[in-house]
Amino acid sequence: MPELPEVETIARGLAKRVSGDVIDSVWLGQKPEPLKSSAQEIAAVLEHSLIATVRRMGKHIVFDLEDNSVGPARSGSTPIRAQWIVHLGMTGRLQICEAQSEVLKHTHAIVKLASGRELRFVDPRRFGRLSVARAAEFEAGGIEPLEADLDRFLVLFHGRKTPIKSALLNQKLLRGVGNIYADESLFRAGIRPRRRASTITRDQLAALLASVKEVLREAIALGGSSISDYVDADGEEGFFQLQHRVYGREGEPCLVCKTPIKRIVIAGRSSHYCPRCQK
DNA sequence: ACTATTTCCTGGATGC
DNA sequence: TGCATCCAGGAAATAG
Repeated sequence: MPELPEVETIARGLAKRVSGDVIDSVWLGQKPEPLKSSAQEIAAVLEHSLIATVRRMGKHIVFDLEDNSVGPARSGSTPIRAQWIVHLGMTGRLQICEAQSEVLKHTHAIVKLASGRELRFVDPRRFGRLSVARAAEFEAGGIEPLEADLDRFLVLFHGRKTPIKSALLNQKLLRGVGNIYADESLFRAGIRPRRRASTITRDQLAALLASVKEVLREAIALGGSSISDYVDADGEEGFFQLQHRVYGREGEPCLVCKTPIKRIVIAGRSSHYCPRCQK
């Protein structure tokens, strides 16, 4: 499940491979579900655009596009800028392959590149989303955790009665943290996932911010090496190997105190914690 | 203005 | 072996 570190890794891989390439044409599947913008709008924005850069915003992959349809640099003209935004959801993948490669099941979009390759969006569960933004810069919501300072972090939770776990997952507050990294961060900070956000002390929140950054940085470092080829061909090959300390370890001994890890459900999400280490 | 719950979707795991 | 059921999860929609 791609969260911030996976999306970061994927965006870097894409940037390396497709920056500078030009989109010749776009095919979009008949199922409209994965499209946030209309198919016509997406095609209109993408076709004949040059991919300037690819970057991550929260859990979104953003392709920065420049208008290439007028041909080589007319002097004095400013390139029209737009963005193609991809959210991978749970099972979405962006695949770079040769045009003759077999089209996998659940392929919802095929972008033909001037280099002869294709960029394909494959997503069995269809939680992923494709959209475009013109003129205005795509707005992703909350703050980037890796760029947050303590003051901006504290404000997010001020007066919130919701469990801290839910607040961490709220993309309008903090963008990019998903279920796995929320649990792992809370464990490292010694905070129970059900604690009401507003009841957590400044010191504890400082520890939490440090934990969030630490976990994300570790995962990016590890993920970078293990899924660097994720966007190629069939990709997948088992996500990052960040060793989870609580996530998915229900009933197993806490790595610190040996107490069995508990699993509870918060807002429909399974949440794992050590009842002894986390208060 | 918030917060909690439901919904979308399919493949893989589980159970009888 | 086959079939039904449950579960995973991000974020939008809905309900309270």
